[in-house]
Amino acid sequence: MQERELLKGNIQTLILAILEEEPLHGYGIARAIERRSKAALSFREGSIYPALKALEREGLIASNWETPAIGPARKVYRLLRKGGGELERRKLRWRELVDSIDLVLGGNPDVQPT
Amino acid sequence: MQERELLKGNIQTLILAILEEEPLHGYGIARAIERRSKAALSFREGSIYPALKALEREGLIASNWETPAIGPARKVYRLLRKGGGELERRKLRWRELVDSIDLVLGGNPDVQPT
DNA sequence: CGTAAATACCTCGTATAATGATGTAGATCA
DNA sequence: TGATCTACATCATTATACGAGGTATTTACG
Repeated sequence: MQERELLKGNIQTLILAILEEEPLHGYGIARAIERRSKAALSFREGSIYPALKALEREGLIASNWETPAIGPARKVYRLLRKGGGELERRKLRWRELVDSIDLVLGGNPDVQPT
Repeated sequence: MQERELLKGNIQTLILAILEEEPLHGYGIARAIERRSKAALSFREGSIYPALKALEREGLIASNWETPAIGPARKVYRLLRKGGGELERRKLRWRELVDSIDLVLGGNPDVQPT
């Protein structure tokens, strides 16, 4: 139940990280996240597309339609400079959060409360 | 905005980790998390008390009232055996999630999508 | 040829969970 | 006296991912 809650707040950062590598469309981003995480992470369309819209609204990514000779049309997103900076900040914050949580989970008793 | 979202799903695990050390009351747990995380993490009452109720409902922790000679009454929670096992499982899942996210954030391009 | 599956887009209602606001009350201290 | 800290509690709000539903094209299978 709380399994998926752990991912909250991370999908945008993950998308930015994928787009850092190369421009890609929504469906492809979802596949890329699965592939890179060795299938441990998986986002549905209901999560990916709203997240992409939000990122574009914030000016972190931009998109253009591509109509390949074969296959359906794709909306290809690319990372903007502003998005690159934001990605670095979010990576840093994520790292700090993990460290903080590990401090608590690790458990070192020192001072007494009250 | 998405800052606090990153903590979702973790408060219960953090509480269990605190109680693994020693029985403690809600207010003290909040202080202990702050202290252990070097003030990086901080949960308000509105988060702590509902989380404690949920953990007790699930049979992971138990409580009893203490009325010290000085100061207001406290509801002291202690970790049950079932809670100890659950803590280990959640620590493991957290570790796996962090590793998975790091795989994506780290970024290693190999195969091409589509 | 028909149809299932995969690719590819999109929206909306629902569920979950942390927060902030609000409230009570005793203890301490200036 | 009143501010601050301890200590409990509830509730409406907000944020976010998900599932379900829908459209359309292409490819593969029988």
